Amino acid sequence: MATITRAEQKSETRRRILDAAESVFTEKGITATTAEVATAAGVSHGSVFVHFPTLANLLTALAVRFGTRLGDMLHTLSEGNSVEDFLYAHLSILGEDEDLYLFFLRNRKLLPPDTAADWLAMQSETAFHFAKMMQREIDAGRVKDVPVYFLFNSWMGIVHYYLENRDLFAPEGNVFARRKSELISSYLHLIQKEI
Amino acid sequence: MATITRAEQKSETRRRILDAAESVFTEKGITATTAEVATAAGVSHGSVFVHFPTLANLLTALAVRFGTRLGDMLHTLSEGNSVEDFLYAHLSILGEDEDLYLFFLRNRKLLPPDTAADWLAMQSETAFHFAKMMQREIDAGRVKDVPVYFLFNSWMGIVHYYLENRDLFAPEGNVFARRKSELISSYLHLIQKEI
Amino acid sequence: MATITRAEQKSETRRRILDAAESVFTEKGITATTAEVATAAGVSHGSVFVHFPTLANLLTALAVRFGTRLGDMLHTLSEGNSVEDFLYAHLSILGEDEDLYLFFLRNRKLLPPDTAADWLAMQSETAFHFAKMMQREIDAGRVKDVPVYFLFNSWMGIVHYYLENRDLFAPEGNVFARRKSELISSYLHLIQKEI
Amino acid sequence: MATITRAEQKSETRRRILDAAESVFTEKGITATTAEVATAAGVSHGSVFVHFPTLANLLTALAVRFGTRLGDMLHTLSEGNSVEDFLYAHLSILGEDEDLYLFFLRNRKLLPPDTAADWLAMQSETAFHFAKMMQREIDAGRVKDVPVYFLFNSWMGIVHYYLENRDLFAPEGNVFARRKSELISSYLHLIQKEI
DNA sequence: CATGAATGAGGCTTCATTCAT
DNA sequence: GATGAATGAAGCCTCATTCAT
Repeated sequence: MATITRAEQKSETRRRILDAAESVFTEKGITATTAEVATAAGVSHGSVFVHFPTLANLLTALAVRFGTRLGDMLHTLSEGNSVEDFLYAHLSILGEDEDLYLFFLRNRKLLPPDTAADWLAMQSETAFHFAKMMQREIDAGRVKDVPVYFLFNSWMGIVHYYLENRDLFAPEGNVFARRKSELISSYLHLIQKEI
Repeated sequence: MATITRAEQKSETRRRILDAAESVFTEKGITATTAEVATAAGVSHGSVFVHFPTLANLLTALAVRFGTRLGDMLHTLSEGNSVEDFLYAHLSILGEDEDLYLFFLRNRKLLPPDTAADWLAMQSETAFHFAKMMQREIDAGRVKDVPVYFLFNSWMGIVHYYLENRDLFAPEGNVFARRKSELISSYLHLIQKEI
Repeated sequence: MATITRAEQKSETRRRILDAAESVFTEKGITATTAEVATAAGVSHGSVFVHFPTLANLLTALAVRFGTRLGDMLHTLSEGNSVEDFLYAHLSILGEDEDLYLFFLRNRKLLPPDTAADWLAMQSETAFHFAKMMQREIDAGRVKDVPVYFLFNSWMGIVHYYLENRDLFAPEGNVFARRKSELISSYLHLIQKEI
Repeated sequence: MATITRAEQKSETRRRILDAAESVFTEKGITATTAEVATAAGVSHGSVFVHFPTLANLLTALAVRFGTRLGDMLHTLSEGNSVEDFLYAHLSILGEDEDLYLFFLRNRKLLPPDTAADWLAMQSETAFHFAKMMQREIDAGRVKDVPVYFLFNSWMGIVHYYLENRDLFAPEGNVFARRKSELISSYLHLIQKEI
């Protein structure tokens, strides 16, 4: 019947700790403690270290899990879409985990180098699709002939800027939900060729 | 006449501490300790707290001083210049204190709210000149008719993006020195109307 | 007939744990952990506590088993032999388990009092044979007329001294193998009467 | 007047911590904690780390201080004396700090290598005087012609053996006070030539 | 005002031990 | 009996802050 194996139990606990870490670090920032994570997860302090031998290890695991989740979602971004659809989809994805995304944006320097590399690799795929799509638009004469990598960097820069300053742009906390269309249409206006 | 008044003595010490804090926090990041600041300043650990009752207070003072310095420099930015000159001057200014600017960019959340407000106010002036200049360009039909605040946000976003990822764009550490012209010309290309 | 009874199974596991404990404690010293013992034994961490409710209990069991093994070997020491043969045999026996012997020599204070008593009792038998043999030599005028218990204590002291300082006397780790003859002949020279 | 400078104050505290460490480690053995030391010293837990950044560091400092103290005393041992006087003086010295000596005897493996080397160096001087004195006795035909280093090792071995087993030889805790003469006379009897 | 020794709350981590499966 | 995830007490160490000199 609904028997739960020990292995399931274990990964369930691991998941709870990661979930707790996610919400605690998201809320309190990098100064959150392992004890707070334990409490939020409803497990003993020691349990945290059974699953993650080190705070750095926990953060890394969190980054990896989030990176995978985000990567999977970003995977669905295809160069086939229109620019608008692409950007819209991109922001929708980031918007799903806005808080966590911001956390890692701010604390990326704390991650071990190899995790940072994973992070980058993930970013790269988005960049790849973005570039392909944009190149097509440029070739079609719909977008200005600016290096595509610069188009990508601009987009990311703008997106991050709005995120970092979300308290200005969306005091209630969810920038993208609020500013998505505006952000996209302004950006489009910027990059598109005039007729 | 070479007498040094007590008040001078005091403000001299205060300055040394701030200078030390600047270099220490810049080098070691937010994990630097007050003891390290004291050592770097060549004063006792206690002296730090004579002048700045609290770490937060020290950081705030540092932010304020830096903000003022930056503000003064930014003050010279005038809407009278060409866009290119303006942007060039802007990056030159930021480039002077690239490390410290990045430090506050990354750790702004640690500052007390009112300092954050100062920070913003300072930013505003730049924004004001930027907007005025850009509006002129728009009116003259040289720049696209995008809301000027979005032009400003884009510019800042791009600039910050290059800063945050300086290890990618300029491994040796000084992004603006290396990428200034490229960044500006690409940005210009983006915002300018085609002829 | 190859059936293994539950009792056999149990004692087999117990033996494996003790074996593992022996090698782990011998190698890593008293700071070795129960988890390491479990791993070395190829059993679960919990199993260790099924057989030995307490770390102290495990150490005691180890001491008892080693004591018995050593005792059995020492048992073969007979007062019938020549002094030289006796001492040679003694060192050969200790040399068999030099590492473990040293471990208990160093950590005897951690053992519960009653185990220490066992330890002593075991020692006693050697002392008994030693004394008997030595008395015979004294009576025969071949050995100095020193209290036999002092002769025993001297011998043990010297032996332990070489063991404790084996890194000086035999950097490769096996003192007795290297210094046995020298140690014995010097000691003999010391206690024997001149002709 | 009786003004106490800050430097004096500091070294006074350092001394109190070392004194406390001495008594605490002596009493409770190596399992004593830094917190216990702090309490015994009447200072805060943090203070211990102001003076000794690390537990290992504290133990080392303790070893060094004790080594110096012991070394200074052993320094007074001169090869000019009679064997009996020499050994008597030696045991008197060890007897002064019997507990601490035993602590380091048992836990020497915990000391960093260079401290262990100091320890050895100190021992060496005693060995030197011992050897010189003994050689004279051998040359004079009063002591058996055994290698002097073996005579030294025997003596140390015996002394340490009595120390390690002091609960057997002197249940009240002070072996040397109780057994000094007996130990010396037996040892002398052992090494001396019969007439 | 400057000093720097002292404080103590709080963080991360370890590990013997327990207990439900 | 065997398992191994979970526990939680306890240890070492850090560091902003205080205060007597």
